[in-house]
Amino acid sequence: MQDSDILPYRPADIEPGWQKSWLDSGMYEIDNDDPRETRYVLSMYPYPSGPAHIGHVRNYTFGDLLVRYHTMHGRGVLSPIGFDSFGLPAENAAIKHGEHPRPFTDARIEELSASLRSIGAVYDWRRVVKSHDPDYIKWSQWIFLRFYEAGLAYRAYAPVNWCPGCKTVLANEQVVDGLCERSDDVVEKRNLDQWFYKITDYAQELLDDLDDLDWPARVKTMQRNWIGRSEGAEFGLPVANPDGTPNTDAAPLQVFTTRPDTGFGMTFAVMAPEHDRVDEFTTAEQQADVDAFRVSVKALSEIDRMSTEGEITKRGVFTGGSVINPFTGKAIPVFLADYVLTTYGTGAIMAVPGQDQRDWDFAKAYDLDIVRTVEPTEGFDGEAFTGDGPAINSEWLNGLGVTEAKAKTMDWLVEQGLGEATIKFRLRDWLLGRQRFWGAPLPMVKCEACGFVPVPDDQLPILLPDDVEFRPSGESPLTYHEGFLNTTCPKCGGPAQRETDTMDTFVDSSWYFLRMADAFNDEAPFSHEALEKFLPVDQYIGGVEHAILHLMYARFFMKALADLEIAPKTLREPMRRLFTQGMVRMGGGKMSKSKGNTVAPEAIVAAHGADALRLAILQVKPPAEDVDWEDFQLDGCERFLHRVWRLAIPGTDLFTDVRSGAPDAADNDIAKATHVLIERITNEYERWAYNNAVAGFMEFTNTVYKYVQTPEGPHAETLHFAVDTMLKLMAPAVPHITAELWRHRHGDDAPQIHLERWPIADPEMLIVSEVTMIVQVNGKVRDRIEVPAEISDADAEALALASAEAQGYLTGAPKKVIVRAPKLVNIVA
RNA sequence: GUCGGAGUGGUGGAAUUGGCAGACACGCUAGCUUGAGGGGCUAGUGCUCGAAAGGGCGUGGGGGUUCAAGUCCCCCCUCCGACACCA
Repeated sequence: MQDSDILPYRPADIEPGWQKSWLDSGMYEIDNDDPRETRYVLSMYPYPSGPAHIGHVRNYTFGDLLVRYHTMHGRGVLSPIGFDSFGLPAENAAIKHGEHPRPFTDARIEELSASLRSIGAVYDWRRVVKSHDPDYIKWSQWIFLRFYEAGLAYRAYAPVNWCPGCKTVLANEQVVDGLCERSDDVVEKRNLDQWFYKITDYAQELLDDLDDLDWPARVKTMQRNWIGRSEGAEFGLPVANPDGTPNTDAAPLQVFTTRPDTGFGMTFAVMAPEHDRVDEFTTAEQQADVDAFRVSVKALSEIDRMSTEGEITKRGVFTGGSVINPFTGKAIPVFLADYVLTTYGTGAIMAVPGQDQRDWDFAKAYDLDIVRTVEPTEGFDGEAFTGDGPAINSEWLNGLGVTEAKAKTMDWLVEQGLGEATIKFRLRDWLLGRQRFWGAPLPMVKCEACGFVPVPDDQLPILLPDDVEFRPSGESPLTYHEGFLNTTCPKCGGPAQRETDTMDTFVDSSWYFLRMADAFNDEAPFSHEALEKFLPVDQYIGGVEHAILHLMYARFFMKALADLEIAPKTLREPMRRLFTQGMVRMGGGKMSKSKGNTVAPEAIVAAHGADALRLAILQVKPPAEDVDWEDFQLDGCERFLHRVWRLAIPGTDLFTDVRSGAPDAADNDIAKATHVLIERITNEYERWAYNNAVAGFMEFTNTVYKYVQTPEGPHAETLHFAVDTMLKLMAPAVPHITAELWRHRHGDDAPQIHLERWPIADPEMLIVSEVTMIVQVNGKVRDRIEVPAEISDADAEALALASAEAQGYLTGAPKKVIVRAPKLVNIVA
């Protein structure tokens, strides 16, 4: 191809200009009364940790491609961006430098915004939501107060992570391998008074509604497991006197089981060490042992628990007390064991060693009876048998399978007045208070006389003070800031103190996408109209690390807001479709700032251009998979863009050495290939097969290169249609080079390529008249024959049998011929 | 341990419905661009036997269903991820 002095492709010369024009023209801004059909495309708003790293870039490239793709379809795309700007790293930096987190955070947001713009990502920047914005804080607090009024926010005691060094509660994420992330102190469990959101009210709905979401199956599975619904029976074990007779004065010990059918095999009962009735069962002679055990469990740090990974040592102690197995009428001993948790079920279990491995291990360790109640399958050589089989040693259940036995037992428990069928969830209420500074203050006031009193709406927002001093200890400055702390009770007017807990940052991320739909509203967090127009999010994009917490909390918020009629009543799910992209690894490990193995996009953009980086991201792997930075093919992608440039830039021989007049057969093939490309790329984009789309561009480019080098030369209209169409199809992926080439090809006055309509393939041009038919003998390919696409089965068979190639492998008459015209004929010899 | 996902050339990957395995790219090899080049163009490139023509083998391993299996079924191995004593 000619190398005359055409305008060279220099990304650095063209990219900043286009980025500025997209920003200045407001072409990706959308108003709430926009008449177009809408799409809401959202990438999870990032934590602003400074300039973007390559993982961000991957995420935002996918989102940007979709925004541009839908825009070219004539849709009004809501493409907002925001920043999850509260949280620990900024606070830690503040403690370290003795500086307020706000300027630090604002600077990081500026850096991140600049990197997003430098890769050509387009947003409606007017709608930016920042968690630490006073306006956003106000509405987060306002929503908390509505939840509080509705009983969805409450205060209760809960075991929490306590760092003795920092004298503060830690979020689970702040506990790393049992140590405080900041001070490396061993974290303890403490029971403290805490704020909760009552997400468990929605456990069943959160589970049920998963069915209708267009989300990755694994995310749905993870959420189902996290919610952890189990059906079973809750019933009472009568307390036994020392002589084994029932003590009718004491309330029965409540237990929960999913296997009520195994009741006859219950040979002991186990309570959690923290169970509040432990003392009642403990006899004088066992008191010392029980106390010692409880102390040891309490002292059991996260570290000790981790160290038992793999083989679990069963630790427990006998209380001296006993209960009656209501099935057999016999007294059985009551133990404490650390494998029974207060936080699940009733905090006490009936132990059936024959049918539960943990109970089996415990029974072996403490030399307790084991009674099988389900006949193990033939040849079973394990210990506890958890499978199905006929009941044994179970009187009136004998012979029944597990399902029938469960049902019969359930009826019996109800009849006897012992208990009932129940459903338990693993899901816990959401502990939302954090003893940290850099978060939205909980809008509550503590009054000696009135208790906790909500801050009235007209006093919102409660903002963080500016004049704070960060002590190296890590305690929240709110706890010793007199100006913030002291206030008057909104109810009685007496002296009172503000709540110093701030909200978990997951509260901020639970509704930011709603605010983005109505970011300018100063009457309410959002209007029903705005949500009805834009919500649910049509495509949400983010990392799978948020599969459980963020996405569960956001779903809970949506349902609660709808029930409180803050949001439209029928809007019960926030994200219609979810895509979880894989992460970018480096040196086989996760890329993270703390490891120092991040790749800054700035250097890549400077060296290869934003388009080459975007193309490399799309090309390297299917978006859902993890990718190693080492596998990126930046050079190859950049080379390809140069190739496209040379093909499309005016001034080459291609613009002069072209044929006019009627197209010939070869030209028609190119025209057809162009229509096939439209069909292919549209399909690849729709199904997130961006790597295949890039392959499609490359194949087509190769085809066109061959075409222009034929002796006849290219046909003017055919060539220009092919190139223009490919540029349009590539525009969402590589927006700068396509915009620039379009401008050169169509002039400065023509609308830019991103305002062009998405091409539609002509069905006539997609019709294939001739195909290659495969002729197989015994499943092996022996010949290929060009045949008309509409060939009949009989003709295909005749052609295949006549094939000399195939005949060479046939000794006699074929046993069987399978015909799949026009693609394949298989002759079975 | 439980639940998910994955294993295809030297490398990243493709194969949407059971129907040509390896598209596209990286890398490598050769030729051309009368020279150099981290440039451009063209051709070749799964393994193996063979001088060639041509043959055989081939999608982690083993078995099965089928005219036909990367794709479906059973067993096993390895890697990755999530939850991890949830009664």
